[in-house]
Amino acid sequence: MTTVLHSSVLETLGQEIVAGELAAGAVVTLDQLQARFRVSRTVTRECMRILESMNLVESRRRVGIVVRPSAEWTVLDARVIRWRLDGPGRDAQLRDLTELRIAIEPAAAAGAARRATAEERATLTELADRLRSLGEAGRLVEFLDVDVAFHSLLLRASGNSMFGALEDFVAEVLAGRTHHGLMPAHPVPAALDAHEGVAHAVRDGDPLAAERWMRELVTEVRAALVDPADDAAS
Amino acid sequence: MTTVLHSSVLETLGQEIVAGELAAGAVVTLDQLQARFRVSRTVTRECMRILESMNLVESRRRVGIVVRPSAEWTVLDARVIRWRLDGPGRDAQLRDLTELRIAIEPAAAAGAARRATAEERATLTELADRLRSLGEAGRLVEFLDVDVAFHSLLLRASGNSMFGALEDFVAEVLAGRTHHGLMPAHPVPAALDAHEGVAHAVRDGDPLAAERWMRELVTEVRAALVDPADDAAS
DNA sequence: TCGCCGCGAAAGGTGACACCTTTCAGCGGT
DNA sequence: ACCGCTGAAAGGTGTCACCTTTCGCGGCGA
Repeated sequence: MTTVLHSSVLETLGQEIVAGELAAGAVVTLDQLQARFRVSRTVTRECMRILESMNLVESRRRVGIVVRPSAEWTVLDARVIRWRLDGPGRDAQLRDLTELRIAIEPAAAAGAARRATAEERATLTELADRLRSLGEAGRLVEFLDVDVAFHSLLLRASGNSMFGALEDFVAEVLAGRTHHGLMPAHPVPAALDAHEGVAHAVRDGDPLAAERWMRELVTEVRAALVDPADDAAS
Repeated sequence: MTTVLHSSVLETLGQEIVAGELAAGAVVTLDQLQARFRVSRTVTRECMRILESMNLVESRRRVGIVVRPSAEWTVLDARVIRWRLDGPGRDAQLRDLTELRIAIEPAAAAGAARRATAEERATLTELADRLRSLGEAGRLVEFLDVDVAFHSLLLRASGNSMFGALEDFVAEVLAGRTHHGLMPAHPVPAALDAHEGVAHAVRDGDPLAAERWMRELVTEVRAALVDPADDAAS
């Protein structure tokens, strides 16, 4: 992961599977991988075990390692998300993540209003303030950083560990939005208001208001989510 | 996993970590584990790699395998959830899962209304019907099965792979509710209406109605979620 | 035609070994 | 008394050779 760990094999293989280059049902053997990556059997097996633990593959005796259909992947794994994100599935992944975010964040805001620590509440308000000045100044890069900090903190402060686990995914969505040029040059004032609304509601311990403000904030996003693939019926 | 795979080691170790018997910061070495479980180094290492891939532990040279603080666990992993569920963290886990469910399912319902296949829509309606008859007859065990089928199908039909991945977790919550005696002997009529409402809205391709009905259905649950730990401030 | 059977391919598992990093204790110098 | 260097030991990382177990498939017999 961080070190020069020979599990760059993992990375390569994971990407290939998620990208569909190794389609569902495809079979490889340890020997093949061993030869291909010039690593020992042990290393190969460790990689396969990890891939197996993500439900990307299934290893069967006498057969080899079989790629599983994408419906069975543990698609909430950070690495699977990353692989989908820099592959052909990028847009679909981003849409799925955005929908997830839209669903989660209001609930997280309510949770934070109930359960955040005093320090978290203070920091949240402070971040909302900085968001306003950066937004009005049009400093988008720094805006993104603070925005990520705001939403990450909110998720962690929600007191729900599973919301907290989504922190990185939300950061990914936010980064994806600005880097994809989906952000206006100046964040709309309504968004700044909404951030402040959330922060203040959390500060005041008002779950309903926090949830409502966050829903507000997030419907702006939903509007941008034009559902390109969904209009077939209409 | 399915076979007698010697990774019962994984199971044991995972449970111990999640239960806190091996607290954050605790260190074990491969040699110790090897001796304790009477398995080879290879097996031990594969287990640690998997645990590492769940962020439960971190392996450091010259130090050993270090248990990571719970804030860093990938708490959306099915196994971590299962381990939390049959350990001292059961209630907290169930609460977190329920909040997650409350947040997700309305969005999933809307997604299904937009993107479900014709067959899925039909099945959903059918399941809602069976739910009504089973519910009115007070046949709780079968009710649970169909209820799980209903919600699982809805999540899968949402067209969002990440919602689909939550299928098993929601099933866990539903099962937990009835097995914990949190269900009335007869499901309240409002719940049956709501299931039907969702099914029909999905059938009619009405995302807003589907979301609204599901929110209805799910607020009943929220009411039961008395937030025992949250009332410290009030 | 059908069912049983044995062959062998490939994963599962073991143990020994060399290597590299990291830590830490001890020692010397300032 | 404190700082920094050095070197040894501990323990994960990676490799290898080898055995065991499973089970798909092709062949053989009824």
